[in-house]
Amino acid sequence: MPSPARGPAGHDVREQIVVAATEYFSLYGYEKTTVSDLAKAIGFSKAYIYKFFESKQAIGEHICGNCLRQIETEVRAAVDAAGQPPEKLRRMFKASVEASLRLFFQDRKLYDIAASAATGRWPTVQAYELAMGALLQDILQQGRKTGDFERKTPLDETASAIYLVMRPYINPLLLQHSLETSETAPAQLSSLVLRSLSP
Amino acid sequence: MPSPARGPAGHDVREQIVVAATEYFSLYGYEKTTVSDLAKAIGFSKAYIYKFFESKQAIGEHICGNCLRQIETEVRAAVDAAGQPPEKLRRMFKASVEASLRLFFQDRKLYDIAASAATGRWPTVQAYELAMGALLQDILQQGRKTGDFERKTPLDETASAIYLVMRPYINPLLLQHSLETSETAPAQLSSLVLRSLSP
DNA sequence: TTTGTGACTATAATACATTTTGGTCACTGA
DNA sequence: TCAGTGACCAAAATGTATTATAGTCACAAA
Repeated sequence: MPSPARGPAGHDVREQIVVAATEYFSLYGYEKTTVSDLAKAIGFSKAYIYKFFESKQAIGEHICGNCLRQIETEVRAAVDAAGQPPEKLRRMFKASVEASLRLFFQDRKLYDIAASAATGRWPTVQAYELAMGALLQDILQQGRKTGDFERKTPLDETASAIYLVMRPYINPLLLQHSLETSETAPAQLSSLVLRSLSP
Repeated sequence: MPSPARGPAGHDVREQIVVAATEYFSLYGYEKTTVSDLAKAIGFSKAYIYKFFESKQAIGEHICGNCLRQIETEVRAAVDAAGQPPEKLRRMFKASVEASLRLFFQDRKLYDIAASAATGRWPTVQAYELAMGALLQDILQQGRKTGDFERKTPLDETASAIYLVMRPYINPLLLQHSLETSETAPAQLSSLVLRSLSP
């Protein structure tokens, strides 16, 4: 699940790098921390870092992936906690916006990595978007089974259209342009989407 | 509707400035053209420009406003050409995306002005967004009258929710992040919105 | 008065020399 | 063989001196 293990195994150096990077990136930002900083922090030489990650960006992608996976977990939890599919959909929207917003305001430095990851189309963000899309499709399928949602429109089409609606709030890069409406949008849009799903 | 006339009237110097600026901005971009360039182009001194516009940005806003108003006109025409409200809504979405996309690909330099206008929240963009919002509300109201659209949900709420759906494709700043989906999104989202509006 | 300007300033853009930094590799000690 | 590194390079970042530009104003010609 973590990126393909690389470099000397045995020791937990790779893990140490990730820990140090998380701290430094979150504290000083991605640009401001140098690979040498990370090396010094864990007491190895800079060159050794490259036995574990093929580039600085790879480190960034990794911890960015952690962030996004954490958000994903939170969202999944919120969805699972809800009973009916309509409520699940509401929660999914609300939870993902809240989680991204929290990252944005409380861990701005890390957020910036996610944002630039989205600009650069790092695989991590694609994976995140894919995962959210799959989650959405699950909810829709459940809703169709329970009879909460209409069944005429092809599932794929519904799912991708709804995803397009959510994307500006789910994608880290886009969220920053929707901050003003991020308070009310999830509720409003959820209602709209649910109306469109009514049988 | 043009910005409050300023400076010596009578002659059409103001108009000349606008014409020159449109050409230069479109050709070399906003940053690369200097106020002196514009002055030279119309055969006056740089200082004289400032009798008509209070800043370079004001000139930018003006011609950006022209662009957006032109898009708005196109969209209105497309909407008027359609018969039923549902078709009007489809056309509105389609036309505005097409117009913005054309600006983006065929007049990139001018597009960039609109994009930075959106970042800087120039009044021009706000006006454009307001106009599109009003147009949308018109369509909804018509649709309610004809019985094409449901009437339970408050009009304001429906309008603002739908606007949130369209915004990523209508707002110049956001459009560039949705280029990949800009081909299919209008149709998909229109369908979703129309489903949500069904009585 | 009205139309128009050259000369001036503070700030932003540019250009360039200098230093940092990401990344590689031959090499060492165990 | 394998964990680990110093020395090295090209490219990017940074500091700095210089120029260009947005914007102002007192003033001139009509």
